[in-house]
Amino acid sequence: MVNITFPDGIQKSYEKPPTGLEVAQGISEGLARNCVAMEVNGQRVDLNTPIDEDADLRLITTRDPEALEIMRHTAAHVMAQAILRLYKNARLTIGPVVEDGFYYDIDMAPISEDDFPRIEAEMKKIVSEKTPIRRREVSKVEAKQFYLTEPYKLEMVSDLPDGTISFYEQGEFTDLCRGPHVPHTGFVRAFKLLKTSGAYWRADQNREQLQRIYGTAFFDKKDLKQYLHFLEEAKKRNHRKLGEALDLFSFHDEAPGMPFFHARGMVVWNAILDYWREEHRNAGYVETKTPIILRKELWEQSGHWENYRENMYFTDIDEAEYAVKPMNCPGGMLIYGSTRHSYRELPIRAAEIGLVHRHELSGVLSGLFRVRAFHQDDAHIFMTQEMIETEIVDVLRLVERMYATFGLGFHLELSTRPEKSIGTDEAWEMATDGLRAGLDAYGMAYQINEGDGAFYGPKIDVHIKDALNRTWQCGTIQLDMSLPDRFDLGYIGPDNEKHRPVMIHRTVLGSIERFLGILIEHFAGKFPLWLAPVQVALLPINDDLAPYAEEVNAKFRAAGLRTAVDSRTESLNRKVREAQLANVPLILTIGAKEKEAGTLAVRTLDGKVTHGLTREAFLNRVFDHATHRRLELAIFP
RNA sequence: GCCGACGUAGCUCAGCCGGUAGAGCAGCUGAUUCGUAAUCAGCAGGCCAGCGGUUCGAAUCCGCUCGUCGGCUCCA
Repeated sequence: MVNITFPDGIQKSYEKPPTGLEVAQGISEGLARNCVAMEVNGQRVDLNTPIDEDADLRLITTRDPEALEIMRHTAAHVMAQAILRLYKNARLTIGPVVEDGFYYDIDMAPISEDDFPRIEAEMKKIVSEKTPIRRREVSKVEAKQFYLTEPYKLEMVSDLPDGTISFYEQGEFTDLCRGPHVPHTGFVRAFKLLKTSGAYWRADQNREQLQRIYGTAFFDKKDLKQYLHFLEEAKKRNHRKLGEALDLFSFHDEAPGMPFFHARGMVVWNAILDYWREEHRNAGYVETKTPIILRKELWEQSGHWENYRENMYFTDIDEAEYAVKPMNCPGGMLIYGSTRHSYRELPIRAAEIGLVHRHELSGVLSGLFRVRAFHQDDAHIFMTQEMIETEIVDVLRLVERMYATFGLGFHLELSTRPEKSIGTDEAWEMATDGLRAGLDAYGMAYQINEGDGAFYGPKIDVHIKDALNRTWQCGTIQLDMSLPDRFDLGYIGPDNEKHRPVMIHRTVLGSIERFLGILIEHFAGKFPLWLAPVQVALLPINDDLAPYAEEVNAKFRAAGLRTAVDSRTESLNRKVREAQLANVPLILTIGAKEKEAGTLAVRTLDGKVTHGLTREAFLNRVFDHATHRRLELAIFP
């Protein structure tokens, strides 16, 4: 007799231990058809596992979010099976589920996307066979025996704890796997292979280069179609394309990974920084600036020579060695150390929009997202131990306020001590506790990344999610326990003794370049009024009206708007089209009517046209919208 | 750096198995003077990323270099 309790509290008794499938069938055929796995007493297991004792049971159907994960793992197996059929010498390694699908790392000859149709066809065959999937449990010794000729799997088995090891079988295919899996391969209804790349075994550059093949799978063909459509849409937002089309910036072979900002790009840049300065002034920051090239000895003193050398650029000047700064901190230390400080001055919040250069590997460069030269909106906060918590909360509030202005969401992560690091265990513990206290006081849930901290201290990372659903680390708050010591920084306390200040190192936007790239994709190139390179386009309807348009333009310009007159002898339709494609938020058509009545006709980027506005009403509305940094494209509701 | 794909006019792209380059848009010139997403016509524009090789002949085939893009974090 087995008693089963369902999530809604209802209980059912069974004569002999039923499998999940039998339980589902007892409820309805439709339910049984859509069940992929189940949770028995909180444990996820296969549907065909017999439930041999009283248990809480939750059936997982294709409608549950975790069902997708389970099925995608099966999809990875189906792909692996197809590849083994087609490529005799392929050796499997790992094949996990990732955010939008799955991948499998396989040791095989390099393949390209041209090979996908063949593999997909074979996968389709396997899916249509609806091969049952069975779990088999063996001892570690047996597992090793089984994998005698599979070096990767053997290595994986060896790393597993002693005890039972599970295999999953579907037809001729067997794979080492924790499971659970869907009942048969037919559940992998809609799938597509997406891309291929190289990957190292165990992510180690010194080990074998494997082929990683990415794919995705859904229960419904419609969902797959929708996802592929999303990828297309995301592609259209690509900031490299938009940046070039909107004449914001460019890249040149003469300086790989180092962006050139055009006049329009600089307008957006400056609008961002105007806002940044306003917020930082209000938050009690001062602004500083340090040199870009500094002597090598400084970097030895700071620890960068030892820990960051491979990412730095060097140069010789007058027989002395210099380094191009990859970070602003050492320069900031010199400023702090150049005068005496009293405890009464603390905290000192010294910001710097610092231009740094980092030698990133050529293969990782990616538009504005990953560059070799960029500006950090850096700041160093010097304070006493007691101030840590409130200062961190203040930085987090500043981050929240600024991201909200751009309409961006974020999440927080705490990174702890990495292997390659400097400082004592006690110092690391103290610093990590300090960050944790700040995070707890701020009150937002956060994730912990063990071993992901900077070499000089633990950090809080702020991650933005972009239009492609990728998360980007933008803001960061790092407690630095090393530099104040290395530079022997001090302040005079109330006891008239010298004390060591605590320092945090923080950014809000992170890299201005990357942040701008994220904004371009976020807004799909349609910047809100306050950021737009050109805010107002004036389009005289014919040549006779051009002087009047210039007159209006002069007034707007004097009022502080960024304007452009299009007085070419072109059709109005063309001018409107071009202004619209250039994403100008306010398109004014100037005709005889406007001239006579002294009014304006405005087209906004939502496609709406408002006629008969007085100049005053227009300017009031526009300035209100811009000074409050509103994000809506519909400016005249 | 490593794996794969790619590099043809300012942009988007065509150019099959090698016979010395083509379209649209943009640009320039002229005509058109126009009410909310492309007026018409003409002209001009290229060392086919660079270097080397194969060949009677290379944008096309091969090699190297440079650059761009997708990955190289997700651990049965």
